[in-house]
Amino acid sequence: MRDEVDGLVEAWRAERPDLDIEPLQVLSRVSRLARHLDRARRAVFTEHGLEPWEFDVLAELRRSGPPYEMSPGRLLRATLVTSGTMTNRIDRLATAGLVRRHPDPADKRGVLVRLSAEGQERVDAALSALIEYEESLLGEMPPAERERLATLLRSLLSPLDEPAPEAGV
Amino acid sequence: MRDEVDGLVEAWRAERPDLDIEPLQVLSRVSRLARHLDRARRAVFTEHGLEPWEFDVLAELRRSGPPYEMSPGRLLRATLVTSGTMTNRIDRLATAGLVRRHPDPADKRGVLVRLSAEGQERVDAALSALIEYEESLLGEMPPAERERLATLLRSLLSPLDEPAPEAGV
DNA sequence: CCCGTTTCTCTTGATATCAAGAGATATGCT
DNA sequence: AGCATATCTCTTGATATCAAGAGAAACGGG
Repeated sequence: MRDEVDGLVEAWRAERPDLDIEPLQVLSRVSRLARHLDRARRAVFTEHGLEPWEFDVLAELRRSGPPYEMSPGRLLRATLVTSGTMTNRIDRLATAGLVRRHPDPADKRGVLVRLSAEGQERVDAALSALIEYEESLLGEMPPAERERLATLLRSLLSPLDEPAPEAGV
Repeated sequence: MRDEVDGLVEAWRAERPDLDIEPLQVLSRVSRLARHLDRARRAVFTEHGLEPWEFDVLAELRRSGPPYEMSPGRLLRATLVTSGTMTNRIDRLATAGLVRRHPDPADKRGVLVRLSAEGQERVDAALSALIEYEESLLGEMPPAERERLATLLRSLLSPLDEPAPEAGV
């Protein structure tokens, strides 16, 4: 078994024999796998009429539970985009009929963004398709190895969990 | 030990009990870890006066070995950007004195992009710093576990290695 | 040898993002 | 109470990217 990174590591070893590039064996694979996943997710979402950024926002609302309603501020912190970007995203999602803006009764500066019935259907269908795809990608890997992999990745990820707010997918 | 994804999985389980979202345990961690890595790499490169995209291009040239020279076409396939983007990148790298364009003696349509001495110094320093950071990130993990992790990731990555051309970082 | 096709780089136009800031309301300290 | 500061959303201007295509040179079959 051989992948992109084996070639990468070989080339660096030849050109930079002074450096021990062994960390790339793990971390370069993480980055490259993530790039492939991004492309695949885009393809899956496209089949369900959603852009990745649309899924991100709708999934955040869906995951928050009834009444599927959050402020733009919370949404932008959860999805790690700027306020200008979130305004633009909500505009387009509202135009598409997937969310609706309501004034916030508790804060006259603010609005609340609520998932529409169609928005919920779309994000539910897209998530199901995503999980199906991801399951097929892991298909060959036995449960014990999946758990080992998840555990090892968690040990790398958890120290990076800063005072950051929320989640994404 | 607990990370972002544990919370994510919990929330989905509550809202979508019909779905088995177990694949997220692995693949969501891959994506989120990659996002953290991107941010950290950006910080490391900034200390060495490089943007991530600058490092991508310069590293590609550096890794190709002497005379550190490639066509724009090969570079754009290697870094997975469009030709317009690569033209723009080479323009800016040339203005910064990190690469130089030369006519290709073997093909009058083409040019060759060559790493300058300063370009090489910069990319070498940035790579050293990157590896140092990545080593610190893996710091706690014993070599045997690193290898297990690399092996598991390779088994996911290698089927995705399509008839794609080259490499990146 | 010639002409259609491919390959190569660069240009153009559209778009999503970010950084910075504006305007309105809420909050808290004295 | 009152005033300064913080918070919230949206606007503006700049930028990097992509998709599509133009122009020039190379290639290859008849």
